[in-house]
Amino acid sequence: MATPRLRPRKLSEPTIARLPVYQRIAEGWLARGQHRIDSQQIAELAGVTATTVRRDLAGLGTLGTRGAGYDVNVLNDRIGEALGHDRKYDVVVVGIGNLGRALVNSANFLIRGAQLAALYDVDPEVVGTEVAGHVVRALDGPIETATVGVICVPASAAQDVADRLVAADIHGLLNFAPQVISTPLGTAVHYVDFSIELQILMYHLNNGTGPLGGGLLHSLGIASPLRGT
Amino acid sequence: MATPRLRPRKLSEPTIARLPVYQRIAEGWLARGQHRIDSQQIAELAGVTATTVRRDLAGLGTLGTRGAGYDVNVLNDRIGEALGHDRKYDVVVVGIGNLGRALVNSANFLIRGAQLAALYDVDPEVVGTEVAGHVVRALDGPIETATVGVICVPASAAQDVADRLVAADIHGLLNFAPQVISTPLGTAVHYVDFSIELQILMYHLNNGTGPLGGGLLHSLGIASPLRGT
DNA sequence: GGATGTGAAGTAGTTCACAGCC
DNA sequence: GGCTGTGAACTACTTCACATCC
Repeated sequence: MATPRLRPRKLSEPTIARLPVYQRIAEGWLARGQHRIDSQQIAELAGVTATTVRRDLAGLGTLGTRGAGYDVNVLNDRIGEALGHDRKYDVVVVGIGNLGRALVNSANFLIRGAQLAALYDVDPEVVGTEVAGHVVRALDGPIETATVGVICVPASAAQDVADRLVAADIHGLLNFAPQVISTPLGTAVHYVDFSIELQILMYHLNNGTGPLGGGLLHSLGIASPLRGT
Repeated sequence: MATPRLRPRKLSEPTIARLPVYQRIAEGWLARGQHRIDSQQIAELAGVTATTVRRDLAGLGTLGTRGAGYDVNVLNDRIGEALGHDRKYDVVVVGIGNLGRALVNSANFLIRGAQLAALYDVDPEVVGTEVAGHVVRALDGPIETATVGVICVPASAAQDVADRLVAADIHGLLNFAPQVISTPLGTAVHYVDFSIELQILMYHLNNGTGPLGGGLLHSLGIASPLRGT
C-alpha cells in the first residue's frame, strides 16, 4: 500500500488555492530537469513560508522524505490527484467579448482536465463565428451538458445566464461579471472581479499597508514575496 | 464634528474585499431612488451574513442608525472615503492583448478614482495603434509616472515588466500573469489568476463541497448566496 | 419596536518549535 | 546533519447573543 490515504481529507480553502501554485513550480522544475525540491525552495518561489508549504503538502498524505525534500514528480502527481485533475471537466463559456476571447485563447486557462465544450453569445454578429476552434452558438438555444460554466457577460445579464446554466444541470460557475448571483443549494459559484482587486490595491496604496511598512498583500491567499531587492 | 473618526482604523483584508460589493449595492439603490437599507438587505444582496455586514461597516465609524438601518448616501460616501476614492489613481496597463483590451474597454474596471494613464506593449503591430483613447507605447521607452501598474503579459515576461514598473516608481501592481513576481519591500502586489480560480472550482466539484452538501464557496472572501430556489 | 454596534465565544488558519526519520 | 511532519500556541476572522439607542 503505497498510498496511505487515497481520499485525502478535506483541504482548507487557502490550501486549495495554493496547490496550483506549487504544481506550477513543480512543472517548471521538471521542465528544467530538476527532480528534487525542498519546502524552503517552494516557499520562496510561491511567496509563502516554508511551514505553510509543509502543512499544505502534509494534507495530501505523506509525500516528502525527511532529510531530502520532495520528489518533484510525486509532488506534481499528488497535487493533480488532490485537485481532481484525473477527470475531464467540460467548460462552456458564455459571453464571447474581449474577456471571453482572452480566456479561451489563453494557453493557461483550460488546462489540467478542463476542456472547452461550447461557446455562447447573444450578439448575432458573434453567433456563428469561429473562436478557438468552436462555432459560437446562440444563448437562447439548448445548452451543452457540461461541468463548469464561465460567465463573461455584463452584470445585468449575469443572473439570467446563471439560471440558464443551472437549468442545464451545470453545477460549477465561474462568474467574471461584477454581480453577486443567486443559485440553488448545491451549485458552487466562484467570483473573479477585476474592479474589486484594483480597489483593494488602491486601499493599500492609500493607507500605509502598501508603500510604507511591510506591504504584504494577499490575493488567493498568496502572500507576495517582498524580498528586498 | 460629524465625523467621529476621520482616519478609520485598519480594516481587515476580508472586510476590504467586501466593501466594494456593499458600495455597488448602495449605488444600485441610489439609482432606483431608494435611500435606506438595513444590514439584512445588504447581506442578502452581497451573499454574506447580516452580522458580517454590521461588523464591516462598524469599522468605518458610526454610520448607521439604530432602529432604522443605513442611509444609502452616507454608506456610499463613507465606503468611498475608506477605500481612498477621493484620490486619483493613474493606471498604466502593460500588455495590450485580449485581456488588456478587455480591461481598459470595460465600463467596470477603471472606476472610483482609477483613471487610465498609458498603455504599453512590445508587439510592433500593436504599438502606435489607439486603444481606449490612448496610443499604445513601446515598452522599452520611458514609463509614465503612475500609481498602479497592471500586468497582462505572458508569465515569462511578468518579472521583467514588474521590474520596469517598479523602476518607474510604481508601487502598486495588479498581476494577471500566472507567475509569482518578486518586488522590493514597499511594493504591493496583487494577483489575479484565472486558471487557479478554475482549478479551485474543479476541486470543489470533484469533492463533495460543490454539488453535494452546503456548497459554500469563497472567492474574495465573498460567500455565494446559495439560497434554495 | 426594531436594527445597530459590540463584548464574548467559537472557528479557521498560520507560525513556532521540535520530535521523528532518512 | 538535514528536512519533513505535527502538536501546541498564536493570530485572524466569523458568529452568537444582547445591551444600546433611535
